[in-house]
Amino acid sequence: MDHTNIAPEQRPQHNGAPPAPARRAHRYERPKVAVDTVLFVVDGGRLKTYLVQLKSGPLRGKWAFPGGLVRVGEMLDDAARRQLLSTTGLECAYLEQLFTFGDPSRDPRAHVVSVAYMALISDPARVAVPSHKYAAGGWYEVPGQLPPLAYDHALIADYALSRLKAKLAYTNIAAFVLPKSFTFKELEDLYAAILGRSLDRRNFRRRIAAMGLLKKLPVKRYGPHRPAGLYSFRKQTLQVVQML
Amino acid sequence: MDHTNIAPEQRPQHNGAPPAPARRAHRYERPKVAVDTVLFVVDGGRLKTYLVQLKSGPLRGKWAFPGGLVRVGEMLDDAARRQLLSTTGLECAYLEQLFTFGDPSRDPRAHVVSVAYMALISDPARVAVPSHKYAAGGWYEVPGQLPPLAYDHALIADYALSRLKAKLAYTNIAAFVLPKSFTFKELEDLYAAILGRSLDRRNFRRRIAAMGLLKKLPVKRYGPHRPAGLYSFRKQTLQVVQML
DNA sequence: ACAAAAGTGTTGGCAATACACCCATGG
DNA sequence: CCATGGGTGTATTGCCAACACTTTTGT
Repeated sequence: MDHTNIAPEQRPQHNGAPPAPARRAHRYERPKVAVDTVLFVVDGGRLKTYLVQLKSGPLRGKWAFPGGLVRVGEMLDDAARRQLLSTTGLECAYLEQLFTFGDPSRDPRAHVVSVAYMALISDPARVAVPSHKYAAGGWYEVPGQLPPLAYDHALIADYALSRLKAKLAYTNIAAFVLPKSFTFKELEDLYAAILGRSLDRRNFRRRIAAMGLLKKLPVKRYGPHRPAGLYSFRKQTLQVVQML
Repeated sequence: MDHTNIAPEQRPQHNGAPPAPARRAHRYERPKVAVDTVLFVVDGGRLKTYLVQLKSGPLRGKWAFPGGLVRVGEMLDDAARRQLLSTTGLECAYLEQLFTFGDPSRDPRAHVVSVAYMALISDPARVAVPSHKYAAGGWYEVPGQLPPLAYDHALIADYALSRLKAKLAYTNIAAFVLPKSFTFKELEDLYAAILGRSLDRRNFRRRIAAMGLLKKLPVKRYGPHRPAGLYSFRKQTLQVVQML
């Protein structure tokens, strides 16, 4: 891009701005940059996402994904991680940028451009502690009824879910939602939960095997009935399978 | 997201900022938002993109995609269109957001978060006139040797090309690069140019026909040899073909 | 022995690939 | 009639979806 016009002098006046504004700060006014993160977890075979309830402002009482403004000098990913940590106390295992929402009216108070992220954590046991900055916080099953969302967060929720679904098909993204070792059935249930439909066990095993991302562990999980073989992903970093 | 902390008072101090800054404006400092647009055109069977050469600043002489800062109250798409129009005089037929690049060091002068876009125009005849804000401007064939790029624009270029390639497979995105009517051969050449490889004519016709996005016109194009049937896309808006 | 979950193969249809010849026109 | 690009069909292959029974363990 051209950042030549970073100096405000070179910038054309924007619509209806007074030519000689009273407060100099106003001339420099620019949209702010925020990140909003859709955090997913799978708990008991259900896909859930974390929401916080706003405490003040015109949208008080509405719910939103954890997020906030980006600082000068901060990477976008770092901003997302920082907000997630300060809001939920959780460090995500996976973080991916989704899309940037910039409608000036998405936030009634100011023009805030929001870079949406999706994050995954693998341990549903660590329950997030709501920050004092919010009225409440909690996990909500998705797809399903979410409480009334602030801003354009309903859009962001849809976007995140469809991205997650798509990535199941050709990556090992499930590695970031599952514990280190798991049974084939658990993997299948995870896929079924996210995709919202059940899968044929045999075809599923075949497809997953074809991806070649799993390794079989030499142990089994014993339960009330026939023991199940345990597996883990070969790599804990995102792998993309070529499907030419 | 939480925009609760829009009020600067609620915002935590960022790294190393003096607790009582001399200039109040500094306390309010935030990353700026820009858009950068990769404009593609197909001219003579070659895919080309438009670049401008920076006139001043630490990156003087380097080349960049048209772009600039977003104004308060402006939609991101509108910002991209505005910059494209002011830089090249062109109105794009198609515009799509790609990704947002936010590395604070991507611009040596300031922290500028850039929302990258891809744009398509159909008429290679309209030659862009370089704006006076730039030392030069011109079309460069891609994939191919581009001049030295400023910022992280090499990344953006790669990203745009791969997105364009991917969309050929399951959308009528070619509609925005071709004139209203065209021959099958022209369409095939377009695909070949963008994908960087040649295609089997018969299989290509079959696949395109299967997408069902074309209609055959009752006229032919006469040339020095056998006339070719003319086609057009049924819809001039983006259509996505389901491939279950 | 029985209940419960784990594990395993085969078949048919569809879609993608590879491949070569005839056609229509202008010169 | 010839040169040039336009237009067409078939055979094979690999992939994906549908489908049901046997095995292993705990109780």
